[in-house]
Formats: sequence, C-alpha cells, structure tokens
Amino acid sequence: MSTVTPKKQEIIERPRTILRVAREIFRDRGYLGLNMDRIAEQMGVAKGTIYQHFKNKEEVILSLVVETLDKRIAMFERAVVFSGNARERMAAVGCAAELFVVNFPDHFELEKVLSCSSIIEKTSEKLQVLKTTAEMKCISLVAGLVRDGIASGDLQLSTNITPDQVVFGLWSNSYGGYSIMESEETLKQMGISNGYQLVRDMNHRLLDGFGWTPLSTEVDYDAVFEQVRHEIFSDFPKP
Amino acid sequence: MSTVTPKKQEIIERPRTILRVAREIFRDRGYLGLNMDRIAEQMGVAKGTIYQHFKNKEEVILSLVVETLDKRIAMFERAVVFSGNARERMAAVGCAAELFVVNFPDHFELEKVLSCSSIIEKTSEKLQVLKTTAEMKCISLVAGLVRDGIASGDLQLSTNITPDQVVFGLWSNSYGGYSIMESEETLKQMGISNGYQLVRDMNHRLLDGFGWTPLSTEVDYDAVFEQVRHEIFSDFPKP
DNA sequence: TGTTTTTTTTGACGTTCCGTCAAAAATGCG
DNA sequence: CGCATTTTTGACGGAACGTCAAAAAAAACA
Repeated sequence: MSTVTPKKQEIIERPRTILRVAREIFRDRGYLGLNMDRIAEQMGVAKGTIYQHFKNKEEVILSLVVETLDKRIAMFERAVVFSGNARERMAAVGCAAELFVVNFPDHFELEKVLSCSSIIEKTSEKLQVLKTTAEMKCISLVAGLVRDGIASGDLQLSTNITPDQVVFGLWSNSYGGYSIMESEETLKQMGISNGYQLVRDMNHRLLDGFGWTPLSTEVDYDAVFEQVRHEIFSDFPKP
Repeated sequence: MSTVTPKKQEIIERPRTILRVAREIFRDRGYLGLNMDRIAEQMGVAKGTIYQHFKNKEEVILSLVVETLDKRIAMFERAVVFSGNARERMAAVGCAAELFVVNFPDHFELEKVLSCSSIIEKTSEKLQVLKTTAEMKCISLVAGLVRDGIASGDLQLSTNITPDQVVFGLWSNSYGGYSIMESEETLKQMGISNGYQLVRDMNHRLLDGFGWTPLSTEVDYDAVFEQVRHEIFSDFPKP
C-alpha cells in the first residue's frame, strides 16, 4: 500500500528543489561559488540529504544541463513547424537557438564546465545517456529539415555529405561562435559589436555554401527571424 | 654588477621548468590531477617556491596556454607564406590549425578549463593581455589572407561584412567543431568518423558561401592540404 | 495510544588541495 | 669567516568534498 504522505511528497520534490536552488546559486555566484554546503544551507537541510539524491557535485551540474536541454528541445520543436520552406524553417531553428542562449545563459556556462576534462567522468552512465539523448533529439530535428530541403529540391548534397554532417556544421559554428563571444575583449578588438547577428550570418553563409536555395543573398532571412520571434516565441524577452 | 651564478641561472630557468612539469602532469593525469603540491614534488622543491613564480594555479594554466599559442602563431606564420593564391594559402592555415590541434592536444583542453566561469578572473591583467595579444596575432594573419583575396579580386565582400568577421566565422567553426569532436559518443551517434576532415569541409563551404573563388567545388583543397603538410609541416607527425 | 521497526536526517570527521608566512637554510659579500 | 640578504621550506589555516555512525522522525504495528 503506497499512500502519498506529505513527507513522501516532500522527498519526491526534493531533487527539483535542489536543482532550483543550485541554479540560483550558480547564477548569483558562478561555478566556484556553487558548492554543496551552500545548497544545503540555502535549502535549510543538512549536506547529507543532498547526497541522497545526487551522487556528487558533478551530477548536480549535469542534471542542470539536462534540465535546460529539455527546454531547448521544446523550443526546437516549436520552430521546426514554422510555416515556410525548409530554409526558412531552418532560420526559425536558428532563432530558437539564439533565444535559448540568450534566455538561459547559465546553460552555456554549465556546458563548458562539463566539457572540462575529467568532470563528466565522475557522473553516472545513466545521466550521461540522458544528456546524449537530449542532444540527439535536437540534432534529429534539425537533420529532418535538411532532408526536407533535399526532398523539396532546394538542396542537393554531394554523395559524400550526409544531412547529419550539415547539422554538425551548423552546430559547430553556433557553439564556437557563442563560445568566442564570451570573451568580450577579443570581440571588441575584432571590432565586432553584434555577435549574435554574426553567428546568424555565418550559418546562412554556410548553407549558401551548400547551395541551399533560396540563398541568403536572395532572401532576407533576418526578416524571417523577426517574424519567427514574434509569431512563435513572443513569450521570450527580446534579445 | 650582475654575474650569472649557477644559482641565479637556475632561478631564471625555473618558470619554464615549472610549466614543463605542469604540462607533463596535465597530460598524464588531467586537470584534476594537476595540483601545486604535485608540481613541487615532481620538481623536488617545496610548494612555496612555485608560488614565487606564479601567483596561483590559474596563472600556471594561463601561462601554459600562452606558451602553446606562441607555437600556433609560428605555425600560422609558416602557413600564410605558402605559394599559391589567397584561398590556397587559407587552406594552408587550415592545415596549420589542424596540425596544431592534433599535435598539442592539451592546449585545447586547457583553453576549455580557462573558459570556465571565474577561472580567468583569478589571473593577472598582464597575463590576460599576453593571451589576447597572441590570439589577435593569429587573427590578423588570417585576416590578411582575406584582404589578399579581396585584393586579387577572388572575393567580394558585401559592404556590411569585414575581413575580421570572416575570420570570426572560420574560428567559430573550427573551435566549435573541435569542441564537439571531443564528445566521441555524440560523434558516433551522428555517424561521423573523420571529424577533422569534416571541420575542414565546413570551412571550405563557409568560404564558398562568401563566393571566394576558386570554390571548393572547383578545386580539390584536400590536395592542397596534403601538399602543405608535406612541404611546410613535414616536421609534424601525420594526423 | 504506546511501542517497536524502518526510514530519513544530521553534522562532525577524514581527506584533499589551495595559498601563506615565519622560521630555517643557502647564498653572496666584505 | 662572519654577517646581511636572498631563497627555500613545510607546517598551518581555510575551504570544499563526500562519508557514516548516531540521532531524530516517520511508519507500522499492537
């Protein structure tokens, strides 16, 4: 017999509470300011209690990332059904990706922490799979658009290039661009004022390089971007 | 009067020794295995001695990065004078960048550690400038090639795009690509076997997107890559 | 309701690593 | 050689991680 006593309920909700508090601390005090004692203190429980839900600090970090990845999936799913041709829908995904980065800035920071050597190794296989699965979900959504482009005849890929590889290119470019943008000093010295716009442009140029019509030199995809932002993502603050 | 006693000499050489030992430890035991006590032990000196040359652990990391950045500059300088048109010389730089990543794998790891929030803030302004300067040197070398392309008429940039922005695109794409490649699981699931080749291809496509002739669809830049590797970088192990 | 069993919480503890600093050792100079 | 200066040392305080036996709370039972 399993009745849900208030106590049980509290325990069930605890992991989410821990993550909520952890994210707040990370936002306010950065990675170095985020520690298990602080989470416990902020929650009004002892440290040992946290360790009943998370094996270690790294699992807290990874869980935060997975949590936000799910939000990104939801945004991508909204974007891919934008009404327009394949390249326009791809621009819609670009809009989703940008809004995601702007609205969940801690996600990107946390991803970078995870990417440091020997951090992810401390986490459980199960949680790692959760992350990879979420990533693959995003990738397959975008790859679907590439296939749509091929199906509609707007894109012809040479035989040695797969849709996944095109996705890899877009992902590389975006991930790299957003990473480099973090170093404001470098950006300033390069005379770049609007990094987001630039990442967008580079993605367009990349797709142009594959000959995916209509080319960005023929169509104003920035207009599409604005349209997507208003029609689909009006619930997100403007960048 | 300043005679160089053996003792003085030893002290002068110490910073380099520290970095050499630190790099060895990092290679062997990763970031978490690299600590000040270990460096001291490995060198046969007390920990306090290390702190006479480096303010803290973060400065050791940053110094390692600057040290390797200088090697990258040297490689880029060799690449840009490859005999060929501007796009071929750009391919030569791509070859240099790839050989650098392959031959100094710890550099990339260290860069990622540095990019974690609140790490770089612990280092001195002076050292940070050293890093930015080294980066800018690489950027300007590549930007020079873009200008060469424009000068020779092979590339026409729209008025709202600067050479530096093109460099930003190549850099984003490469940095992002190499980062994503670290996660072998994701790569495998995407069915990507040769990540380096892919990064190369994406860079070519990006430049194609800018209409920089001769396009990669017309010329086999992989052949140029091989030529550069043999003629200029024969002293580096094959990838 | 009172007692016993099970579950949950606690926080002191051992450990690791950082960065410091007063004392000790080594060096250089007259 | 003796003394002043420079350099080295490693014990120490502090911060954070993760553990675990003991205490407290909750649940089960009578």
